[in-house]
Amino acid sequence: MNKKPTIRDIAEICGCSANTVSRVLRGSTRISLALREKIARVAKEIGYIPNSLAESMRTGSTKTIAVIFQDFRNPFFAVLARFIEEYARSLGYFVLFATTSESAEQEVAACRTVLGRNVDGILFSPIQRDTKAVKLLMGQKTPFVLLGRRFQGVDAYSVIADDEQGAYLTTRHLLERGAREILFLNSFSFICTSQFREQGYLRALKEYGGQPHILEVSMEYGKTREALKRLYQKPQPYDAILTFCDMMGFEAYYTLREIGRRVPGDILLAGMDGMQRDFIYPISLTSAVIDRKVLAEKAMDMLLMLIEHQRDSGKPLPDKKEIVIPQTLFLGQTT
Amino acid sequence: MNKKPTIRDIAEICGCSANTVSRVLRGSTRISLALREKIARVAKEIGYIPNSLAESMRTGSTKTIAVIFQDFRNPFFAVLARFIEEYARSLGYFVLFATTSESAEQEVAACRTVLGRNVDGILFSPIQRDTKAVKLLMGQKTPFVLLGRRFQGVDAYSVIADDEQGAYLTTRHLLERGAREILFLNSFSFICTSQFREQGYLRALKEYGGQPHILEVSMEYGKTREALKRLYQKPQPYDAILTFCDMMGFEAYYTLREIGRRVPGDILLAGMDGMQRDFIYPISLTSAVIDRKVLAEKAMDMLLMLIEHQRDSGKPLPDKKEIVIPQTLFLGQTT
DNA sequence: CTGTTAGCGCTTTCAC
DNA sequence: GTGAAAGCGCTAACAG
Repeated sequence: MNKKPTIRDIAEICGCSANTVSRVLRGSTRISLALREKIARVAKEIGYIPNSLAESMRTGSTKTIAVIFQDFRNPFFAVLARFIEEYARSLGYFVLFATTSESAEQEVAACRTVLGRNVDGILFSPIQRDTKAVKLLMGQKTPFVLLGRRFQGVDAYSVIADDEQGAYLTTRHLLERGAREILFLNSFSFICTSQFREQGYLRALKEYGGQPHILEVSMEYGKTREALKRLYQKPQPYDAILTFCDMMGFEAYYTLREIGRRVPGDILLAGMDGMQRDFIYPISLTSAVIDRKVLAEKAMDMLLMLIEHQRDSGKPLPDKKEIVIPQTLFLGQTT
Repeated sequence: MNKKPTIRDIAEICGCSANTVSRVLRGSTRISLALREKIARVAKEIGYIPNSLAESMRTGSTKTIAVIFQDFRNPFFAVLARFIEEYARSLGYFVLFATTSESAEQEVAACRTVLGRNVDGILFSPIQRDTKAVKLLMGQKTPFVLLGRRFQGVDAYSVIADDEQGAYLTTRHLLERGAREILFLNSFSFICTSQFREQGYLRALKEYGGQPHILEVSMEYGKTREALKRLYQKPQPYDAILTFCDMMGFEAYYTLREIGRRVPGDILLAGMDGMQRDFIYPISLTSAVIDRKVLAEKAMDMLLMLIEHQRDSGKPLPDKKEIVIPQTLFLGQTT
């Protein structure tokens, strides 16, 4: 079994040193034209592909960033992944994705794995069950930016959406549509996003004088449906439901119809994230839109500044430690 | 700026050789207990993380596979990504995802990138606009398996879903529900999946004596809606629509309601892929279900056999070059 | 039980 | 213009 061709193989064929081949392949013009052409030709002929492992070992840079989040199945992150990948690629970076499957151990494992691969930087959306993983990252020299999350008392760079505002906007909209008893199906309160969204929900209620009704539900497949079905075994006073995210909103829509409620006839429904921006679903859900492209690119830009600063401390650091991206209200068919 | 700790640093602190550290870290028991414990403790203390680049350089194995497909935004692939990642991780492999954004050049670039990173194997879902990328892979020693696709006349390993059967089942179901003029919104015919689905659609029509109506539409955001809106500027005879995939089906549902058609009252609708298996969407769409977990694991198993065979030619090759996974009919609310 | 040596494929440095 | 030598961090092979 013959091995993959290396620069040495090219050098041998061309009768020059490996060094010269390396130079030519990296575009040096200080080599005689004849040799340059010969090397380029031979490289193509034998199907040479540079070994980036070896490259990285020597240069120290992998031109790779890692993105760590929970699950590809969450379309919010799937879309984010796409935009990050696209933007990173346009900047010459390759992206490693590692997922945590909602497990705190797996989260630490994912961080260690990508650190061991010497990525130049990390975009990290933590589960926030604990701070082990982020503490681990703080103890390393690899720059990282928190993606859509932040920790109280942890001094890390982050890019987040204005979740308080998003929830405020959707809740206010429901109130303006006449709802008075709004059930908020939130995610777990250890996630900062849930906390902020709850604050926005409460702020709107306060302004309009409504009572809060909050139920914490997992984002996993079927959990929103289960919760709603259980809840509606008894009569409920709600005239609107707000969900932590659109995927939960879709489950709520499905379940409400299942139990004979018309949306928006009998009950109003709004979600958050604004997935409608990237997909056309069977019905359009009123929602607070987060521009995932902006989120992806701001996070990547911030990370790049950190990477460049680290390589050359003359380069500037980001002027803010936290970037907050505003959300906008999308009016769908469910209100 | 102090660098990342290496085994040498540990060796120095412990007063032994780097080699000994390496042995201990890999679990050798032939080292004195005292030293083993000291090394383990020091490694933890200084936050040592093994450099897998260096490891791979030496051993030749990266314990990494690459998955190449078009776009994370396609939930079919997002779910597949999740299952592949989960399964690969359980087998000790890390997964590199590279996406092609529907571009033939980007496809070749993605293959070269992952090859340069010396992945042990590749799962590849080609765009099928051309065969450049697959030809590139055939010319390398890195084993690969085609994921959900196959090429006529290309002798590669592949795991695919039984798309002919899926389309047959959904079409037959529409016919049994009384539909006679079924519009098939297919994807582009250069994709083998489209060809097979078209064959299944035609087979069912033949059995029941219906006329084919096929329109090729891009899977991209909004394209199905555009196509349907354009089509329905004039009256149309269709009493059912079948779409290449569920995401197109959702767009169709949304658009049909937009133009005042009730589903299933005025017109029946079915998709393919069975995304309902992994998500609860606002309405459930009749569809042909592909078990993405099975697809992921069969493909990974096949790839592993190829990887092991390559490392040790005593190990067996897969007995079939192509694995076909059956599809099942899911009855939703749209028929 | 432990150390020494060599080398994976590449780039950097210094030399001519 | 080009080459030789060294070394990135690790592990395999051979010593002892």
